[in-house]
Amino acid sequence: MANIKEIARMAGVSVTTVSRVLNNHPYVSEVKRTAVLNTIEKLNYTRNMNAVHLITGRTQAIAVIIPNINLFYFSVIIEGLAQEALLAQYRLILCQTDYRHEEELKVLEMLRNKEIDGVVIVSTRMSSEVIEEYTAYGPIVICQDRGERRFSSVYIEHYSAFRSGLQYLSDKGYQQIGYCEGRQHGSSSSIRQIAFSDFLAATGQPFHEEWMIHDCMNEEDGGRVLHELLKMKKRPNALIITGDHVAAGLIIEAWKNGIRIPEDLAVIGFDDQPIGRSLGLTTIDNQLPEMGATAFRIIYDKIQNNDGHPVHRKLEYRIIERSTV
Amino acid sequence: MANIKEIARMAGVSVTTVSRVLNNHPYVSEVKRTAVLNTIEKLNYTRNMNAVHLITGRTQAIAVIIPNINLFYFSVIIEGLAQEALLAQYRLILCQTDYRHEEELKVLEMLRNKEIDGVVIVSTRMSSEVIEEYTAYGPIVICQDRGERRFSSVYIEHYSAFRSGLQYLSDKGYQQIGYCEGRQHGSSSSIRQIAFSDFLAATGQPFHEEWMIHDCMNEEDGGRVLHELLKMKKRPNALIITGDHVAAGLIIEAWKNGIRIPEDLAVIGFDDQPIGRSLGLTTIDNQLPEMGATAFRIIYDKIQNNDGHPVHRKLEYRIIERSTV
DNA sequence: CTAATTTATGAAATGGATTCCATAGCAAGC
DNA sequence: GCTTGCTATGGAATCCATTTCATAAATTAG
Repeated sequence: MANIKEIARMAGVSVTTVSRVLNNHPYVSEVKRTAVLNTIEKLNYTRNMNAVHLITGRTQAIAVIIPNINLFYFSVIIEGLAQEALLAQYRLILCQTDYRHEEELKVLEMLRNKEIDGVVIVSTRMSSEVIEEYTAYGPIVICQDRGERRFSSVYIEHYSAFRSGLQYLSDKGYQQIGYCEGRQHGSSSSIRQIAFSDFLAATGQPFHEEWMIHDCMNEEDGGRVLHELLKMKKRPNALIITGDHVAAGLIIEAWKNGIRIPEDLAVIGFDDQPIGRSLGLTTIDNQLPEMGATAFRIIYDKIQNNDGHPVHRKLEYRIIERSTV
Repeated sequence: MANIKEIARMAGVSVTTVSRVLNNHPYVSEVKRTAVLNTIEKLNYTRNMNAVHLITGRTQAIAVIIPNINLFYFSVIIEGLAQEALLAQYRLILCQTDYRHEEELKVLEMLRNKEIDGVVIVSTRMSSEVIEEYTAYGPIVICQDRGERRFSSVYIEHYSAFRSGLQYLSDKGYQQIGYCEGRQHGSSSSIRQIAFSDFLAATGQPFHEEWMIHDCMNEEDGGRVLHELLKMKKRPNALIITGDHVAAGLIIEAWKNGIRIPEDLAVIGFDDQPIGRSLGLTTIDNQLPEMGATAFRIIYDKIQNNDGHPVHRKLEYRIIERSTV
């Protein structure tokens, strides 16, 4: 396959001139420019981008650390991110890590290796210390609400969002509130757990261990939750559920079992997913696509300006009132 | 930042020896190996992968052309693909193209540029001719059922799958069958449209233009479809719907409007999505994760064996009987 | 004890572009 | 007429690791 040297030889110019043409640099006469262009055409030449990456030290690619793509929460973030990346002509390297530490580390190593220009961490179990180590090698943005200021982040305040969901239920008169969450030990889960018990304490309600239900990831889990509720002696009259998919599964199962919503059981979800819209689910919108887009913009900015200072962007949540509360 | 030369100098060996250590090649004495390893540690050295990519001509990365990540159909394929890629230690470059021709082409150009070792095309509007041109530069696999044999593919026979769905409805006694599809001009849509009219012709049923409903992508579209049906003078008593999400939206809206399923309206979906499981939706499973995984395996195989011959893998669909038919 | 392997090591070529630096022609300014 | 500045052009260094080839020492085979 042809290279720049051969083009230069055939067009009767120096490699420098070919490079100038390739990169639209000034100071090339029209005659030589067309000569080069013709030769490129004739030899069906393209740049070997690996050589470009080597010499420039940039790859126009960023990696995304994500446990699993096929979860609405994540795929929406990615979608927003991908859109921005496309606009900026950046490549997106998708690293589905399933929270495995070695895999997550490997991605950060890519930054050190110069394979990528930056990293967006959508969700991880890595400690802040580990991540911080790698900030020396390039920009890193995390989409989690750690109290952390050592590296850049985009986040919604889970504590506050969750609390306002609880407050909303409370204002509507629901006093027995249960909580369904995703991964029990996720970083945002623990924040919400605190928000939950703080709220109970503040409003003088007792804490029922069994009203806090873990590992609800999809519609089927939501259905399972309903049956767990039905088995309880004392049942909550409202549920706050992280993830509209889960809420949807629960609502459907409720319909099947003659449980009226919201009369027998009020439900508020998170994330404003399409299925929730169909069901008239009241939910808290977390602006997920915006989250991905913002994460990319931060990274991009840092790459352009070679700026190492951490940046933090808080996104606003909002309650979308529909008919399940 | 340190490079291999510096390591060599400090460890008192040649660069060749350092490279040998780095790549676990034989014929390095234990003494020198540890000297090199220590120096690497001391200087906090890592390879510049761009140099590796340049000299080896491989990047251990493949690109995926996909219109949109945030569609269940696509994200499930990607998930299967990503899992296999992880196992093989391959990077996945996600290219959300939104069917834009320039973007799709750009990805194929990456293959020519040697930025990637192969391409998986999940869905595209590019012509087979354009794609074929690029097979010269590396392995390409397409996840569509074109009648095309010039480049590799993984596919389910949409014609046959769709027809067996219709047959299933027909066997259950439904004679007025309507059809909801996604993009009207998608490659699989046109195959299904033919299957649909072939089936009507074969069973001597008339073709109702209005029973063929286009552009159904999500739950809300499904809801909209129900209302369209309600407005019709003569209604179908069964629907075949490409995509369980759409079917779900329709079913939910049917419940709200007192339409009994399947008594008033039978529904069969496609893709076996979680929401369908909750609703008891009868559906045709298209083995999407397997599709992604297989696509990767084909590419991987071709990269390893430098094999340019097109390979074709047909995946089997199956009907999952639940309670909406 | 010699011939054939095997082990160990390094010099140099290779992959393919970008960019700094040097040089030269030519026009404008004073 | 002389300096300054702009346009054009190319040589050579640079980015960094892999791999081929050559050579030498140490074993093993016969």
